[in-house]
Amino acid sequence: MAEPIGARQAAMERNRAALLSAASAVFLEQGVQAPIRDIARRADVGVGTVYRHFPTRAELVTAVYRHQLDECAALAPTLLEEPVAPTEALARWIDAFVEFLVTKHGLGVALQSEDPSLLSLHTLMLDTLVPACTSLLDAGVAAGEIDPGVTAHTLMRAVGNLCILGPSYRRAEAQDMVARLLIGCRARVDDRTDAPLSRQGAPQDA
Amino acid sequence: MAEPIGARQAAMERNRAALLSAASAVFLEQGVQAPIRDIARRADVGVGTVYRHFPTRAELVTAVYRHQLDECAALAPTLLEEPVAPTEALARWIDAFVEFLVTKHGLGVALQSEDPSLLSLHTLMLDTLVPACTSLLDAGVAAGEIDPGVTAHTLMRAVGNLCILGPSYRRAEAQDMVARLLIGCRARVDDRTDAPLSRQGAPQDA
Amino acid sequence: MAEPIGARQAAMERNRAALLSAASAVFLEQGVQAPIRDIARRADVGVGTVYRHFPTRAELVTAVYRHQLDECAALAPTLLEEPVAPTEALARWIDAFVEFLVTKHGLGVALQSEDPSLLSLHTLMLDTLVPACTSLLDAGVAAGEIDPGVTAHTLMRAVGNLCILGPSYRRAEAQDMVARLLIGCRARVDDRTDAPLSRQGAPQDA
Amino acid sequence: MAEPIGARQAAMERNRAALLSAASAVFLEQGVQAPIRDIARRADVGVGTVYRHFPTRAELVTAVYRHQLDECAALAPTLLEEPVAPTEALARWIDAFVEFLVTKHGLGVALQSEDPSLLSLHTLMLDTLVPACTSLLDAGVAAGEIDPGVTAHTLMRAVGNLCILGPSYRRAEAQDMVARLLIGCRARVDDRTDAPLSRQGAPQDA
DNA sequence: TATGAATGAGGGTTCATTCAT
DNA sequence: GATGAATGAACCCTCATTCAT
Repeated sequence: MAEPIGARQAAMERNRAALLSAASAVFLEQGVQAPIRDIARRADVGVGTVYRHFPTRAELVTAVYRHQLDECAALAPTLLEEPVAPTEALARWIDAFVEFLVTKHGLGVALQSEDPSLLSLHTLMLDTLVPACTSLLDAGVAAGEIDPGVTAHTLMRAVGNLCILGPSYRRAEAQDMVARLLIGCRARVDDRTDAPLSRQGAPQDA
Repeated sequence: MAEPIGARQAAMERNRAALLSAASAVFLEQGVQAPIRDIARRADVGVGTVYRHFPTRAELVTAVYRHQLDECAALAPTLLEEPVAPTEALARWIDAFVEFLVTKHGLGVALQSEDPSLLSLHTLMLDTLVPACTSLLDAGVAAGEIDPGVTAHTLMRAVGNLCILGPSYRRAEAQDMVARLLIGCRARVDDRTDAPLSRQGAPQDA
Repeated sequence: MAEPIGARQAAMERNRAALLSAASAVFLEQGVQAPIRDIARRADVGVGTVYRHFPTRAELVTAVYRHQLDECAALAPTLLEEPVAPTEALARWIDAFVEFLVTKHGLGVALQSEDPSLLSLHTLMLDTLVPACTSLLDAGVAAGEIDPGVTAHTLMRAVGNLCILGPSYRRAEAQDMVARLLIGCRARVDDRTDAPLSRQGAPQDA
Repeated sequence: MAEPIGARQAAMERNRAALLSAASAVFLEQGVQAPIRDIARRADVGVGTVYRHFPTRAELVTAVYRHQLDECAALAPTLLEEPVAPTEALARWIDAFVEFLVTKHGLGVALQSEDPSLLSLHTLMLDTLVPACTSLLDAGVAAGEIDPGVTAHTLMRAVGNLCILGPSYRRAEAQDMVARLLIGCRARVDDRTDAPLSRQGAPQDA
């Protein structure tokens, strides 16, 4: 009698995995607002099963991206141990973050939505990634390469927004803009001197 | 005979203005996808009146923002004539653009949406503002203060994205991020040297 | 002061004529259920003017076809005076009626509809044409060429129905079916003997 | 385990049947263009249920009449095997067809409509009944009792039209007109000689 | 547990009809 | 009279969500 229970649990787990996979694919195609029924159909389960595993859309969205978020977060300590400058480590981490965002069509939208059903995703993302990003920013600040005025939360939100793609704003443009934003994070932001390119980044000269 | 007609036209114009005002308010609260009925109710008219004045949602959205877009575009030549550095002129113009964007909650969303009903807004915005932004960028490039690799379209799209606000990412954060992005537009983007703050912006030294 | 009044009346008459013309064209294209606004636009008047001249759709429909109905009715006495057999006179009159019906796309539909808004058209049509048709039928009956059991009302209704065209049932098919119906009106209808073609129409032989 | 599923299926089947019944009744009262909502209310279900069972109006209309169409079609071979003259067999079959049509108020209208949503019904009806009708016509032609110029399609269309009833054109009138049309199908149609009743059907005498 | 049928609120759109000018 | 803007009822259709089996 133990076996059937185990089998049932296994079946449940399989359903859950199928749902995550299906949701990931559907989100990619239609965005995170895709009809629940489409996800259920893709996973070959009934809609009730979706609701049982993920009572709210937010929980499903959250679950879909949790694994990748964890991986992204785990990248930070690795980078910090490598023999590169803190700015370079930060840049590489942001690269990974951007890669994650632009690959997950619709996630950028999800992040900027005030839809309460997506609030938990928002929270998860920040809870997971902010510490990672903070550790990299702190290293940069300590090395005098990053303006202490930049917070991980704001930076990530900004990068998230910059990764909302469109018809004439694709991955390459987003990557370029993110890179420029990072450059801007090195300097103090109130620096608007009309210095030529050779001096732009040297406000401390004043 | 002229008076009555004038009165009719005036009433219609008032209605149209009320609709634009109502739509603006509703877009602010609910985004540009708000139900047409809500806008009609807010303007205290029947839904048919909305459809009469603005047969499609795109036309309404477009009309709501057209005036402000025109004002924003008109600012560019004014700034170029002032005795400030091109970078400063660009910064001020972007300030105005940001002000416009963060005041119009939902416009950022509208800009990034691929929804065909918003395509005309997209087009209008780019047609109106890209030339203005380009003139400022060109002046900056001519002065050696802006990287020629930055296009007006991409920059505006990025700024538009950065102005999509959220619960913990308000106007101040957006403004800061935009300022840093502009700083990053001064340098060539492949600059990722681990230079200290004093040299960050001087890749040409190499 | 008499002139302006005359002018106004003339203008009204012109409007009325324009409306009839426009309605006729629109009914032909879209059927008698076409939007009132389409008719107003075609006539280049406001919708209010349509309602002033023709308070109900039925009155408009009726007016549109009245003239042609009158012409059709007037044909009957003319035909009766010609030196042809009564059956032939009837056939020619029905020809004219069919011509009228198939030319007025949508009229067949109008005739069969129980829509109360079209009741008056129904009434008009019968009031106008039934006497004409009756006179021809009576002549046929008197000559022993038409079954007395056939009433004008029923026959006209049937012919009207047979003239409701469709994608694969065009004018030629309708004309053929009407011709066969008329043939059937010569005989007593309970004639279902299995007589060969040579005897089919001669039940009185029995 | 089989029982519950069976119960579910049974409930669904009952729902479907209720919908067909409700639709049949509503079509009878309001025609096949009746609001979906009315049908849902009549069946005591939500509109969604209607759409689930019959995604398009055409499918609902089609389903409502399919069974009766099949019965009607199946009658043809039966009649052909009976020891009656082909003309009589045809007449009996047309009787059944007329019975079907006049019982289903609104079906006649449906048949003549060019509304694309009713195209499938049109197609179904012709696909189902034309072969049946053709077999009877062919037998009649072979026996020299039916003019070869009559096609099943045209005849059925004509009979369908003749069965569009109205306030003063009821079932009896329609039946009479159909009977006369059938008589007319025995003769060659170009027969318009002014022959007396005793010779009307014998054009071949000429 | 899983299922998916049923529900019904919600949002889009059309058009007959009224009425102030 | 003529106008046509405004109204709002009425339809269409889509899905999020529930719940009996």
